[in-house]
Amino acid sequence: MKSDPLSAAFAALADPTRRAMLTRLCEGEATVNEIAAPFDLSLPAISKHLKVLEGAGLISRGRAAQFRPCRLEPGPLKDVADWVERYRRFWDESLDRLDSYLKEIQHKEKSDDA
Amino acid sequence: MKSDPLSAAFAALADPTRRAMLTRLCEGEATVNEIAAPFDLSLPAISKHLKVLEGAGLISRGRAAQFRPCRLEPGPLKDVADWVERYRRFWDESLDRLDSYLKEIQHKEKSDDA
DNA sequence: AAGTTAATTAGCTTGTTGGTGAAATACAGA
DNA sequence: TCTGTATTTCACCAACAAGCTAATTAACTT
Repeated sequence: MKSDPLSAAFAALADPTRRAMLTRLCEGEATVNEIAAPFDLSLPAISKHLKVLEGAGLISRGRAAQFRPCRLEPGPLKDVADWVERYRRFWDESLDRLDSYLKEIQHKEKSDDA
Repeated sequence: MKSDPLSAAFAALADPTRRAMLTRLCEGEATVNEIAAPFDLSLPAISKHLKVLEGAGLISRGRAAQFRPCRLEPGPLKDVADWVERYRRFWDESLDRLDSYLKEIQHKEKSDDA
């Protein structure tokens, strides 16, 4: 794992299990067992995934009785969004090009039909 | 490496060298040697990084004489942006409010304990 | 044809990731 | 205090990532 925070965030998000965990945490805090429920994984595996998410700052954990409720921490997600956002113009441009390409194709097809 | 495209994109971005390569490619197409220049890495290492980026669909490569120019392919970046965007509400308008709300809750819970 | 430049592949090492089951820890409740 | 529940830590393993050097392929130049 790279040591810089942005790399850690990307690395943590590069796993569908962990992304699903974050999605679950959108609904609110959850215990480890609640988080584990949808997955066909051992509890230690879940625990490790949570540790990765925690290490990336994507979740934080409280302590309530024997439970260790996790909650979403959006900070690193914002950093990721900010990084990716710098490339927006590239996909906007591509979509524009695709759009005009499709329009051109349609136009040609209409001409062919006629 | 995970097989799903989104995981591949996140994994590819989880490395500062590769992110810097993409940043460089914002300026336009570049050859492998041009891309390699700023880094203190062997050419095979650079080649591997490019292969990861290509595998994630983040770049594509042409062929011109003995050069293999790389160019940015923004599609997966848009997918990443779309995924992250779903979490915007967590940091955007209400980050401060959410934070103080959670702190307040915790405070109440502590008071209840006492 | 021979040499030069661009880039990749091959083979290796090292460290990390993601998983397991078994044991350990922490707390709640009877 | 004993028992059950929640969660983590402890080995351990297989697969993979990232780096290197040396060798190879591909195409231009002389």
